[in-house]
Amino acid sequence: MARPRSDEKRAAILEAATTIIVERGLSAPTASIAKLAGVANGSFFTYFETKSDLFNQLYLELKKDMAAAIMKDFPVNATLRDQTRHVWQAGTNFAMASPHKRRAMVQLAVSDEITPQTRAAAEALARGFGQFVTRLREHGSLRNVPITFAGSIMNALSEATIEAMVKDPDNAQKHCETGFEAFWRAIS
Amino acid sequence: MARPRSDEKRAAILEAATTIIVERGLSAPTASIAKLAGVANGSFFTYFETKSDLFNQLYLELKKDMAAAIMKDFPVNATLRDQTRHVWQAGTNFAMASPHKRRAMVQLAVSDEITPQTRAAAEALARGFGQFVTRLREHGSLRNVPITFAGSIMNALSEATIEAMVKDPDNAQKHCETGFEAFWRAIS
Amino acid sequence: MARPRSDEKRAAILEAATTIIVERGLSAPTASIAKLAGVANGSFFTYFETKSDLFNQLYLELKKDMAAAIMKDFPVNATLRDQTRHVWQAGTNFAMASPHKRRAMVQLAVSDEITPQTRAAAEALARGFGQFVTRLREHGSLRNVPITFAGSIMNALSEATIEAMVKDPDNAQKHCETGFEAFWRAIS
Amino acid sequence: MARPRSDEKRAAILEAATTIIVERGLSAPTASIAKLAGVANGSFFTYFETKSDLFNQLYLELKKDMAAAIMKDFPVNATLRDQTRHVWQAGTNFAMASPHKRRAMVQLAVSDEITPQTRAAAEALARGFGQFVTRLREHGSLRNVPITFAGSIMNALSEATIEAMVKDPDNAQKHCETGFEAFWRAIS
DNA sequence: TATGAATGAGGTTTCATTCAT
DNA sequence: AATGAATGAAACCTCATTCAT
Repeated sequence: MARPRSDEKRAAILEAATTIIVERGLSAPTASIAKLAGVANGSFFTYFETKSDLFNQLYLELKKDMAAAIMKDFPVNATLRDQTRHVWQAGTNFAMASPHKRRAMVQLAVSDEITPQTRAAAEALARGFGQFVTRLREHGSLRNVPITFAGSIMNALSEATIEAMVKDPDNAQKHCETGFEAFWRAIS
Repeated sequence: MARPRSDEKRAAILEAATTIIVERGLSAPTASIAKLAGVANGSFFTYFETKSDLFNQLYLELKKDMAAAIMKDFPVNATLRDQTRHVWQAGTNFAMASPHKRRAMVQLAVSDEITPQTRAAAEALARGFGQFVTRLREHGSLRNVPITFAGSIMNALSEATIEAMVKDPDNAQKHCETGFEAFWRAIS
Repeated sequence: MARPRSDEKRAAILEAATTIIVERGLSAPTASIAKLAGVANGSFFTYFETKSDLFNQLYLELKKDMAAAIMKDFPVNATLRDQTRHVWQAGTNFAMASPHKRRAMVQLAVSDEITPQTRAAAEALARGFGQFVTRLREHGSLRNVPITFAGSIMNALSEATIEAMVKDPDNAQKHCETGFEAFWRAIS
Repeated sequence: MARPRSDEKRAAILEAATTIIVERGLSAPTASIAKLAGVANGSFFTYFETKSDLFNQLYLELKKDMAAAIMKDFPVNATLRDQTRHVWQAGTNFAMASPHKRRAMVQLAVSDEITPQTRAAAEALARGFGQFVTRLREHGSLRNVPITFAGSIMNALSEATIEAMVKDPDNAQKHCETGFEAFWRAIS
């Protein structure tokens, strides 16, 4: 019967946090996040129990964002190479389009604020890709290697690729291709 | 602010910092570092002007450590593949032998405490490898790509490899090989 | 700020406050009181202007409760000793039956939340005993002493008595007698 | 070799706390205590781990003060009545001379900040009176009653007495006598 | 009127850095 | 140079109170 909790405000805080994290690090005051989000200092805690809680929720949200971007228009019936190509392209596109989100994700990922539960939930998002992951695993050199290794390699290589794309945006697409080819060879 | 007498204390602080960073993050109090190093609270600032200063010096020191480990017994006259092989093996050996150092390096690398100057100095260490880097650049797919991209790819792949080795130490050597083969294919 | 409709809610808040004060002290949040009373956060302030206001009203209410308990069946025509005896017994009975109320009263009494007006109103309740107080004052050693001193002595001794009764409930009635005899001797 | 911790500062903080507690209650900010003590905000925590810690130490200190005042010139060889008389007089004198200390003690005693350990330590101070307590217990009506009851009665009556003395200082000594006589009769 | 979200002042405690010894 | 007490600026979070619904 009272004013309902506002999804917009929650979103505003999350977005403000993304920006602040990139620009001032995880140790930036909650007050700065609240201010940028346009809410009162204390309202932060109406939407997130603690600062840590915000970090965890934000991390998941960002991961979901990216997963959604990658799943969009996923070519279900294409060859494994083309599917991988799509994932690679969509992933790098996302990172180029939302550089703040990507950098915040990295900051959060290496911090000790993210709980094992949150990390598990983030990994679980990969299940959305269904068969793709399974097929990729059975491909070439990944066959005899733990899944996480495969994931890490892909992640690591695409990180490097994105880094190159960001630093040299004029040749972004070229770097994207090069990166993909390197990755594809790596896992062949 | 005269030159402090004891190099041992400086080293003790650096080592303590490495441990503390891994166990409690970059936001751990300087006092905790001093305590672990066995020096007084205030002595920290006799050896390092600020906390940030310590971080930067430590980062460089760690990078130097690793560079030295890699350069040790470098096969000057071997084939490029064997040289690369040596670098790969020495790098992963170092990481396995000094897990604290590696993790601290990662923490520091992603933080915003490390200045561009420090990062530049760290990259400059690669020059110690002289011709090796040059030859690697001219090899295969790396020919048309910025050096940093090559470095990133190597770094990224070896990170992933080390991660796998650490998580599954029984098959460490196998993961090391697999990682190297993947890398070599990637840059071919 | 019109007269609120529900007396039940007011009573619920007062009762909840009594419990909360005993269990968590005067600094417990108003929200905790509201919650225990089963009303919303903000409704607290429909019934009481401020937290202090609640404390003052509660204090008076508790004093009234106790006064009522003591006046019940007061032996109007008995000897002074028997009347005193009745007051003593009824007072300790009340405290034993409503330990929360007694403890909340103590907490409130020593706090600086209770205004002089409230304290005066509480003292005024004694007037309900009419002649009894007058007669008591003229008795024995109290003759040459300010009334408040007499009241304090009685209060102090009965506090001590109740404390003993609460701590050792098996011998409660015995402690009650002993306390009364001590009191009676004290004022003789 | 560094600046030693200063007993004066500790004492200054304790004294400031006494004043602040009386004037603004236990919920007064630690900053206000530090300010009145003439030390920096943070120095408070060099001398006391937490606010609660201060409260507990202060409580004990005050109790010790009073115990010392009462033990001073205690007539070891006097009659029980004269010894009691001495205790009564010294106690009320102390309260009259240090009203702040007394009021702070009361505030602390009823608060839930004082731990059972501290309360126990405070009670243990009574042991300093050696035989006196034992003899008092064996006297008159206290014989068949728990010690704590005897203590409470004395405490309660002297509280009431002091209250009267404070409110009417011109007749302080008279109230003191009256109170003592009432007490003596009560325990006879 | 009842609700509970919104507000923002304020509190305790931490900690990088300085400074007396 | 070494020590550790002193400093005071923040930081996170709480909570009385207000206000939109």
